[in-house]
Amino acid sequence: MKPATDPQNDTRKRILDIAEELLLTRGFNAFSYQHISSVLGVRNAAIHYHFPKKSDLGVALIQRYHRRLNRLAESCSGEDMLAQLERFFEVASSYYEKDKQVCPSGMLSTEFHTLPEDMQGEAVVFIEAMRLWAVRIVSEGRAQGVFTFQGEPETVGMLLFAALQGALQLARVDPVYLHDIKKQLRATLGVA
Amino acid sequence: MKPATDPQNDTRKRILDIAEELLLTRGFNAFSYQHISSVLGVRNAAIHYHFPKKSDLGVALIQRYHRRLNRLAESCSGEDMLAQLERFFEVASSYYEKDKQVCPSGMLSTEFHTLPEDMQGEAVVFIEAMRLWAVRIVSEGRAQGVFTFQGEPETVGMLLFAALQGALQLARVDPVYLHDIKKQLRATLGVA
DNA sequence: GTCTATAGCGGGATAGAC
DNA sequence: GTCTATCCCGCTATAGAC
Repeated sequence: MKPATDPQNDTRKRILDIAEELLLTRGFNAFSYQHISSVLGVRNAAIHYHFPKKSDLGVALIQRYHRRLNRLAESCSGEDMLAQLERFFEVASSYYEKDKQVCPSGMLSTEFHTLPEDMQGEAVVFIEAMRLWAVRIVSEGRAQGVFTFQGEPETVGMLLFAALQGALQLARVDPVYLHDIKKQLRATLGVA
Repeated sequence: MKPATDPQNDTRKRILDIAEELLLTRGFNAFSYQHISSVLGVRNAAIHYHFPKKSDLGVALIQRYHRRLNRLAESCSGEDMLAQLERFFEVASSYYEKDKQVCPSGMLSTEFHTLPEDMQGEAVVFIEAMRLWAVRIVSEGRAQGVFTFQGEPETVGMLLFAALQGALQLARVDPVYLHDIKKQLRATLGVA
């Protein structure tokens, strides 16, 4: 068990936190080590000590998203399916409320062609995990009779995932998208 | 009436065509005047003659998308609503088939925070026009009894728009998204 | 309308002192 | 683990010849 404050990894964690904010607001190509170091109050080279190449930082960010996703999906697996759907929505909403961020999958897939190869590999498996979470919620929800809809659980899960990703991006232009699409997804799933 | 080949504007048009390809594959921040000039076989400065600032090029691209959208939406306004829905799908599919491009609204909204101000303004009105087209199709389709669904036409139109935008992006990671989400959207609209 | 040449900046990355 | 200093690159943009 590690202590609550770990001096060894404190800087590394703060770099990741700042980089995450920059990734989800500006994108991977549009932020620099200078942005991080100026916020952190250190010099450029200090960031390179923790993450020699920028793609190392990118890979670490995606892996952290992936671990968080696994933890969240597992932690709410005992709740009823309506609550789990709202958890899924809350993930999206929490991004928007923090400086109109988009979701990681939306930024990574949009920038995909310009990402370093090691980041592309991590992005693929992370996005696949997101899809599986959405499909599981929809699938179990229908099996329990909580959701009713036209079509297959697999494709409805993908619709849920893709629509929220699009909604988060379009919310930057008009905030109405996020609320209205969540509402419509509930209607499409036959709840409320 | 202009001649079929207009030497005056030929270079300008070819710049726009190459820039469009680059915008929808790499994004606005990730392509440069060098990319365009090397493909075109001219020098960097020649591009600056036609578009002094990069944001001038970006604004011209968005305005061209907007004009195309207006033309397309008007040209198929006489068709039956099922055909108009397929036209909407075809726009998305044609982007994907050309080097896995995303739709302009998806790229512009994702990069929104980093775009020059004049491009942001053009992006807002273009994206609003896209939304209105989607809502019109869904709205008229239900009025004619062709579509049946839970919820309001306005929010279903937004779902249609946002889901296809997300699907095009996610299709870069797994091509199954585009086909499956089109299929699910048809099911959600109660057709087939 | 396109060229050469260059200014000027910001980016990622490294070497070596402390 | 952070610093200073520096390299090299690619980018936007401009000046002036042709």
